[in-house]
Amino acid sequence: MSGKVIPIARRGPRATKLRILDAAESLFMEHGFEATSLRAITTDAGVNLAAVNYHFGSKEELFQAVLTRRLDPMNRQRVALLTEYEAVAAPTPVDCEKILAALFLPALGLARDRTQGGENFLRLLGRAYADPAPFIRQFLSDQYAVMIARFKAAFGRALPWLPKKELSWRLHFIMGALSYTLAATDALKLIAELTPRQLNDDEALLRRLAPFLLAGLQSPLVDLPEGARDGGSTRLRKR
Amino acid sequence: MSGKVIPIARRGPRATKLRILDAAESLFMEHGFEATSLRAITTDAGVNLAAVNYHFGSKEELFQAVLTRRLDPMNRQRVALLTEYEAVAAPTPVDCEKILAALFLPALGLARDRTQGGENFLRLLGRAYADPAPFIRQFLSDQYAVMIARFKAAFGRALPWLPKKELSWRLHFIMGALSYTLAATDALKLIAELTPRQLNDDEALLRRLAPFLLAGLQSPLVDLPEGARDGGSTRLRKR
DNA sequence: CCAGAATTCAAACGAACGTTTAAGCGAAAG
DNA sequence: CTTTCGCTTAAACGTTCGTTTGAATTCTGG
Repeated sequence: MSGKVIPIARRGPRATKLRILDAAESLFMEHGFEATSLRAITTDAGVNLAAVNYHFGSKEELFQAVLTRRLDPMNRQRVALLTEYEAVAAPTPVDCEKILAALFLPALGLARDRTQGGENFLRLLGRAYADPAPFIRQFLSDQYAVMIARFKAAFGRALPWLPKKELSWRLHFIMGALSYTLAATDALKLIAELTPRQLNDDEALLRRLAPFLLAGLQSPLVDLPEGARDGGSTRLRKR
Repeated sequence: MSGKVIPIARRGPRATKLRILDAAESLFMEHGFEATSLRAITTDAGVNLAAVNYHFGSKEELFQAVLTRRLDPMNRQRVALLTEYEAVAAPTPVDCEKILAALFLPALGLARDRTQGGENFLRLLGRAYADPAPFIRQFLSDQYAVMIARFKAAFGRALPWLPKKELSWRLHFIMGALSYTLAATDALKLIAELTPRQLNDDEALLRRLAPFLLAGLQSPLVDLPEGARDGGSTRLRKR
């Protein structure tokens, strides 16, 4: 919490914390949280096994530190970018395309920043979305709450004719397609018949994704044929 | 593969295999593959620990059996439904809405079939998509290959103006939003400000999702401003 | 009814896990 | 030089994991 510059070198003997974070990020991304052992992390980082518990307290806290390191700046950047767009457009509301850009560009920047090793991080993040561990879910909720609320308000102004509940659904689908796409695994590369090279190009990926989601977001509201009430007991099934 | 009816009772003393499958499905869905122990499964099923290895061989084979039991019939039903729609519409190609219905209705039926306990299965499936374990990825590829190829061909006929590569992307996004939505965790319920009750209603969920994806699927092709070639080396980042 | 196959059972195996401990180390402060 | 403190290290802790074993039990066909 002090304002002093912490003299941690990247290759000096004091780089233990950073080495652990980098190795953990890479291994968590590759195998997931449960399937990654502290011994694999510390071996990969070239540090002692006990260093993780000394510097981070526990495996769970290490995982949260790995996420926080990149996620916190990224979400901060998203909000800042949205604020900037709003200032430029004022008093007119920002349109959906710009809002989506504010959502995607920081993620894209993270994906391209090879100097920070952030290339793998988005996959780890996408995977964390689907992890059932309570501490992960709680952590993501806390991290995202402010940013999502901010963007939902912006979308609400850009799409005033859309009911709030419908907007919640569509935002949910957007976050889904985004995180799933970023977490893309080998299995589904095969399904889509896309080469690994193409799917690893995060820039091209996000540029394809944005128009797709934009169309869904702006699609007209359809009146559901039946069971539109929340507890709809009607049947849709065949036979 | 034989046509004989297998005389396995659900509550008799011979129900061991079924009890294991049901308990495993529920626990795998709740905690994931790695975080679910065989002891938890056998305790929950009320059978001996060794029964899993006796009947299924290993934990991995049990997981595959859990998936196969529901996934195989569902994908078969999807293809059958698409074939039926094509026969009705012939020689006109089936439109996108019908194709999406053939993709979604069997999943919806599985979600509503409480008698089979299939209500939880879709969440397990959505989670399996994001699992990094090689045996899971390979298994899903094998299971989905035929069905996806069939549907991609149908979409190609419905959207003849869309380049094949772009269609592959959009199919990828659709599978992403679908699986993510089905795997919805508590963390993101909070984000979307949707009550658990609403997100647990798979029917309402899929009925909201379909129009959203339909709009994205049918959206006009935008010419990417730069880097549209597959190996695009252009820069998009700010600063 | 009885031989033989199929299934269940309690018990144990070795390995791997996250975490803790206490001694050892090097540099900065007194 | 001595003390102190941040950090590293090797070793061990207790627990849990998936799997295996061999005897007991139940089912099945002649």
